[in-house]
Amino acid sequence: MKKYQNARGTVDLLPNEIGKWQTIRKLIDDMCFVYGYKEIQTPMFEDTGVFKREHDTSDMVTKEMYTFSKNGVDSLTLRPEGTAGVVRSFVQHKMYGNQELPAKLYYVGPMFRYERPQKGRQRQFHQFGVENIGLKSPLVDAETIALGYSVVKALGLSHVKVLINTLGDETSRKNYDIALREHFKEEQHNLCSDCKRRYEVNPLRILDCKIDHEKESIKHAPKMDDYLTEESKQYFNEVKQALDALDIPYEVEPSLVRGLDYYTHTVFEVVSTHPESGAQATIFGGGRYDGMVEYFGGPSLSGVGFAIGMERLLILAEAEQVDLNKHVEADVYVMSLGEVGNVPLVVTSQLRANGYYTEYNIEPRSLKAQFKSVDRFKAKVVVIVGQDELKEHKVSVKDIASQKQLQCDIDELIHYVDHFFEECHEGCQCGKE
RNA sequence: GCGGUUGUGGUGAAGCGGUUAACACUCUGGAUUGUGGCUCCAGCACUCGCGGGUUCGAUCCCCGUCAAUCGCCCCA
Repeated sequence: MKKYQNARGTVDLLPNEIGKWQTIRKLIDDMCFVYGYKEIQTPMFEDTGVFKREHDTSDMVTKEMYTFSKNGVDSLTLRPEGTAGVVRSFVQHKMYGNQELPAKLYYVGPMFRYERPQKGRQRQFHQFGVENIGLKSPLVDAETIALGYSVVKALGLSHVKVLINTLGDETSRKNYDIALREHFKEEQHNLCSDCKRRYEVNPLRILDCKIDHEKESIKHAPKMDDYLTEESKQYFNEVKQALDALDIPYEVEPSLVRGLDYYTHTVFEVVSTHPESGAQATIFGGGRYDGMVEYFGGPSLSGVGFAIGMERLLILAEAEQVDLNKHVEADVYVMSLGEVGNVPLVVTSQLRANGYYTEYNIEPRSLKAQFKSVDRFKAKVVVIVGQDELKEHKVSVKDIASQKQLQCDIDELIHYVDHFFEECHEGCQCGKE
């Protein structure tokens, strides 16, 4: 028999760790609610063209996509990121027409990229992202960063820092790109092999090279600043002022270039400064995109958004010893002693119908074994269904904390269990202290 | 896509070219036949990721493969 395991780069989220995901999910929902964001769910695969846009040279688009076809004609792709699908949906459903802008949307779900896995990098991973589309303002940029930062902070993470930069408008960006190519034209052959490739793909990245950063040609490379229009500079200044006003600490990082080619103006990242985050320190990244809505056939509207890598968030939470797990404890454990038939199940069912999380003993086991189950489930109250009591239509109820035990009529059980979970009035005979 | 490290039960891990693969935790049963959490005793890996090779013989050596992990690249 062939043994299977999960495909490379994927993970099973097992029950004992799913609590973390539920905690984080709730936090996201709550945070988005107060910011006025609504959830949107777009399909996990789309026409390849949605993701593979002209001029996009990122690795993600050129070599990491899971692309397939079932009829030899259509080309479909498992989504590698969330923004494209959301913008496509925004345009398709003309969300710019019947509501106040900006549209504020968020999504949570799996993304797929064919990469070599390592810590913090999987082939199927999860992102939480937001898109704010339709209103171009430095305030919105700052607000968006604030939302992401709030989530990170609300999780209790402290070893993070916010990096921001501006790429200017499309013209600024294009001119700077040309200037860089011109500058490195003669020099490119002396650069490292990665930089040679970067020269072709995205010269901005050469500035950030770990190998070549000492080279004169890099030190004397043109500065982005000189290519920004006055308007772009002003825009960036206002973003920074807003962040200051919101008390969000940040660093301007001139070499910060986001991977996706559609960004303009503000780009930002939140990186972990914790050593255990390893090579994948970026927790979330995003920025403003001016041309995308139009690209998909919508009006000329600008958007801003980010995506948070949830696995990375959880790695950092682990490293910082933030406990996000839910610790579930049973309310009641129903034990069985002797020939009691299906009574324990019936009793359990009644307790559950009254809202108590109840576990019960199914097969005959020693009392000791059953008490071990009580401990394992961390049950607070034990109901003992024994054949002796049953003759008198009674069961025993025991409060674990106080060790108090009493017998009651089986029909009044709920009443007694209620008492163990509530404050007792004076003179109550339930036995609880 | 490139380079390095690792791979022994549910978990953490010893181990060695040679008849029964330590130890600890967990788990199961018993001492204690209707009241646990302590203690004590017993049990729990036809097998050392998978495939092939070397050898009289391999968990241990070699090759391949799969996976994890670290760094590069890239990115969330």
